[in-house]
Amino acid sequence: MILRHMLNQQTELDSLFHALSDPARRAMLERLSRGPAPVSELARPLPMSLPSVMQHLGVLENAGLVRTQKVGRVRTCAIEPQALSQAEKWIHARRTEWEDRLDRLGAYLETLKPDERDDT
Amino acid sequence: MILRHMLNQQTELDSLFHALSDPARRAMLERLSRGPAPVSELARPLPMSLPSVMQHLGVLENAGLVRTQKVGRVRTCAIEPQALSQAEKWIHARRTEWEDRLDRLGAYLETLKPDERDDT
DNA sequence: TTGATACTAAAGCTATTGCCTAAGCATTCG
DNA sequence: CGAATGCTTAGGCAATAGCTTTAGTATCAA
Repeated sequence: MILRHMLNQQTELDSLFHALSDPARRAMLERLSRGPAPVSELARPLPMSLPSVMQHLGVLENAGLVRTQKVGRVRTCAIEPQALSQAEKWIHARRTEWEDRLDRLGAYLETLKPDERDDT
Repeated sequence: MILRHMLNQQTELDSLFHALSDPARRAMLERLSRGPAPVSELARPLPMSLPSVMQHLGVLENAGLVRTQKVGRVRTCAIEPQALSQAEKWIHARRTEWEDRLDRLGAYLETLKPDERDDT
């Protein structure tokens, strides 16, 4: 089935957009876009337990949005901007497809003579 | 609490990214970015029942990504590109924040004399 | 008016998500 | 060594997501 093709390629976008759909995870990314941080610093402003923060971190890592590394007892997290641009590309493609279509439609309407138009 | 502020403003992004996180919904948007379509045409390529498609459509409408209008017995759907650009903005902001930071860091390291550097 | 078309509404079922607490490592500090 | 720090594991629990089937309602076509 044709859908199989789509679904396979899109698993990556699934996890990307899913990761971005939670305010706690976006807050973590916002913090990390200003520089790397240990887990406990990501957790500090969030109104939830540390295990919950770890789960969110797991979702971000799984989506490829964050890379982490443990040194001693501290796990340091850093954003992975390439993953973000995947999502950006998809969104941008949809927007421009739509806008190009409108442009073509407008240009086409321009070519019509007034009595051929359908814009009553 | 500071988080309240963030969470209130971000409910919009929540529903936006959540809507984008499903392959069926993205397929619907891809179709709609090439022009408006009735529900049944959105449903045709999808491997699920019509009620399921309607639910996905509800999610897209709720996120402001799609506007629909019923005429006779046909409901016509159209994409709403403004909603998409909200999401695009957030992602772009994170990417540029991170890249600007790296630029500043690089510039700072340039100003250091060789024996002050920490790049062993 | 009868039948087909295009949705819509209702209810239910399973899996996933997002949270929690409690307990368990390792490291580092005193 | 013993205690504090920073994460990690395990388990459980309520809410939501995504799907289904069944049974409508409203148009439109013949």
